[in-house]
Order: sequence, then C-alpha cells, then structure tokens
Amino acid sequence: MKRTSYHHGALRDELIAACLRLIETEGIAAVSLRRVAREAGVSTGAPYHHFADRAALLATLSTKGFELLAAELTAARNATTGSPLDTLGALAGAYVRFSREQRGYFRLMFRPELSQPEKHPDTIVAGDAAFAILADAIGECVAAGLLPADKADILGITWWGIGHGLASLWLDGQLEKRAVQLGTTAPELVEDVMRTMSALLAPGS
Amino acid sequence: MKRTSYHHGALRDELIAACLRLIETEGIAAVSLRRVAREAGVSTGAPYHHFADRAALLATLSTKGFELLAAELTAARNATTGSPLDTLGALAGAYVRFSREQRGYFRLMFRPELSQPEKHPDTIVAGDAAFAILADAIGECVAAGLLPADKADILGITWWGIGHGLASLWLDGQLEKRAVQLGTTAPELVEDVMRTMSALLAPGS
DNA sequence: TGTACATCAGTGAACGCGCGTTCACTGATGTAC
DNA sequence: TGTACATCAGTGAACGCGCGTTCACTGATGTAC
Repeated sequence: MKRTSYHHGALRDELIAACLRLIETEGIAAVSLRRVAREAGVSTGAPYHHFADRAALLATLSTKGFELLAAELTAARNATTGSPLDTLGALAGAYVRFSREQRGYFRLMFRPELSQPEKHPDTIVAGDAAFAILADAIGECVAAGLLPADKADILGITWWGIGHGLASLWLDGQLEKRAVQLGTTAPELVEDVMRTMSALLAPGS
Repeated sequence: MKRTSYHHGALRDELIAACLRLIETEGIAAVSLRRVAREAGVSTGAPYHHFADRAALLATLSTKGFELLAAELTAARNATTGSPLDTLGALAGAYVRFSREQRGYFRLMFRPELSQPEKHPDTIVAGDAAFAILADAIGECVAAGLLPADKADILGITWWGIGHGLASLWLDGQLEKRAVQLGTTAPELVEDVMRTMSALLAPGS
C-alpha cells in the first residue's frame, strides 16, 4: 500500500477493492469510510473526492455486484449446450457460485438499507438486468414447448428462490451445519438440490 | 411508557419488545443498547441489570425467534390433515408467513455476526430444534413410502431453501418488485410457488 | 405490627472511542501561449 | 521548451455525535426477628 507519488492515480478503484476486502474479512459492520480510507493507505478525507458519501460507495459496489452477477449468469447460459431446461439449473448453480466467490458483493447487494438504491437508480437497473436473464431463459423454455406458458413465471421465481435461499443459508453458516448433520458437505448438498429439481422438471429425460 | 414506580417490574421483557420494535421500524442498524433503553423509557445503564452486553440482548432475541418459529412450524404441521407430503408445503408456507409476521425476529435470526451464537449455545439449540421439525416431517413421508429414502434429505433442504429464499427476497423488497413486473403480488407468487412444488412432488394427486 | 438490614433494580454522569463529514491547505498535474 | 496559471486529488485537523460500558449513587422491595 506504499505510495511514492502524492497522487494515487487509481484511488477510486482502490477504495472499492478495500471495501470489498473489508466486507469479506470483517463483515459489513466493519465498513466505514474512515476505515476504508485507512485500508487504502489514504487520509480520512480522500474518499470524498470520489464518492459523495458512504451510501454512494456502497451503492457503487452494489451496482458492480449486480453487473458481475449478470455477466456470470450470461456466461453460464451461453456455456449450456443441452436443452433450454438445463439452462435453468445452470443459472441457479451460477447464482450460488457467485454468492460464494463474491461474498462481499453478494452480502451487500441484498441489503437495500445500506446502499439506498432509491437514491441510486443504477443499482436498480443493474438488478433488473440480472433478473431479466433468468426471465429470458424461462421464455426460451416456453418457446421450445418445454414448459407450460402459464407456469413459466412461477418456475422462474422458484429457481430464484432456491438459488437465493441456498446461497443465503450457506453464507450464514446454516447450510454447513445441516450438511454436517446429514453427513455430507454444503457443495454436495447444493448440487444434489439442483439435480433433484431438474429431474422433477423433466421427468422424461 | 410513563412509569409511576421507580422499579419497572418487567423491564427485561420491555427491552426485548422495544428492540423488536426498533428492528422492524428502523432496521437492525438502529439497534443500540442506549437507543433500546431510551425507547423503553429507562436510563442508559438500566439494561445492564438484565443483559451482559449488546450481543446478549440480540442473542436472547434470536433464541426466542427460533423458538417462536419452531412453535409455528409445529402448529402448521399439526394443522395439516392431508398426506405427509402436504405437510412439507405447509411448513414452507408457515416459514414464509413467520418471516412476514415476525420480521424483526427473522432479520436477526440469520445474522450470526450480530448475536454471536458461538457464545450463546441456546441460540444454536433453538435453531437445531426448528430444523428438526422439518427433518421429522420428511422422515414421516419416507416412512409412509411417499418419498424415496435416498432423496429425503435433499428434498428437506430444497423446501428449506425455497422457503428461506422467498422469505429473504420478500423482506429485501426484491419479490414485490418482480411481482409488479409479472403483474401479480408477492403473496400470490409465494402461494403459487408452493403449489407448483407440491404438484411436482406428487404428480399423481 | 414494627424495625433493621440486605438486596434488587433503577439513575445519570462519566470514560474513551470511532464515526461521517467539512474545510482550509498544498503538492502534483495539465494546459495555453 | 519554458512559464504562468487553473485544476485536480491529496492531507490532516477539526466539528459534533452516538455508541458501549462502568460506576457511585439511591429509591424500592423483601426478609428476619
């Protein structure tokens, strides 16, 4: 974090990175603008040249998180070669994977009270875009005649609920606790759930 | 909140109630022992006669939350008259209902970093007890030959994931947003998901 | 029933702390000529 | 290429605040005799 020049050059990015690091290692409660500045090796007032206030920093992070998630979902979707139905499981899997690999982002994204999305429309737009990917994949299943049109929306919400539920329970330590009780591991549990759901949806295959 | 006597008489309960009220109206971030004391109409130091520290108050609340949830789940289970399979949907429904009716509790229960459950084993025990009700209901389905024994655990986790996911998304405002986009409402969405899941599990009925 | 005394459950002032944010400042950089 | 000047992006001291927790205290209550 040693700096030779007076001007940092990329302080904005450095602050974002420091904030993420803090969330991941010490939890969101540890995130204060002063602390983030300290972590980035910069003085107390410096962040105010890049973010209007604390909520603005968190909102920026939240937006980036949704964009990252959308990218992951798109990638997962494009990587699926099977039937459109398989895409649904792949999306849910990518969702949970994202929550594991980007815990800092994930924790923040679903805490609207911290980033005040009502003041930062970008965040809402990014969230909508991520959800749209799932809705799109569902639409494809319907178009292919694999899902009844009247159940499509509900199945989308169901998949999202499962993905989000497993991700949340895992992050909060509940899933690992149950996995131990059941004599397995959290990752295996998640995969089994996805497989079971897919089998239920496509009983023929 | 006017008190005529010097001694409060039931300050402990009053503090718990005030804390819940605060979480529900202003969010967990607003909960400080000073604030809770103020809200209960009592001086700064008073809470320390009833709780060792802030985390102890939150842990007590979290424990009570899990006990309440367990009671609701048991009630839902006993109220179900149909096949053991129907019990699963009823439990998930009760779970989501609990998250709505007891938002303060629900928010707290899944924030282990706030109540430090590792220091308060009661909380863990209460959480295990609540989960055991679901595991039990699953066991009953297996005993009745309605679910394959090897898929039982996974289906339990699946139901829990759906219930928890929908509850979380709803609490954070995501579900309502999507409901509007889909031209429906959050409660309807939840009910539809439960119904669809039940239908998938028991295709014959 | 009365009294002395222990205990319980409050009060409110005080401690040190980290916070968000502001502000006058200054070093570094970019630009016009 | 050199210089004057504007602008950018830092510094660090300062503000007022609410926090968790402690502590000496005191009013209220319960108990033994």
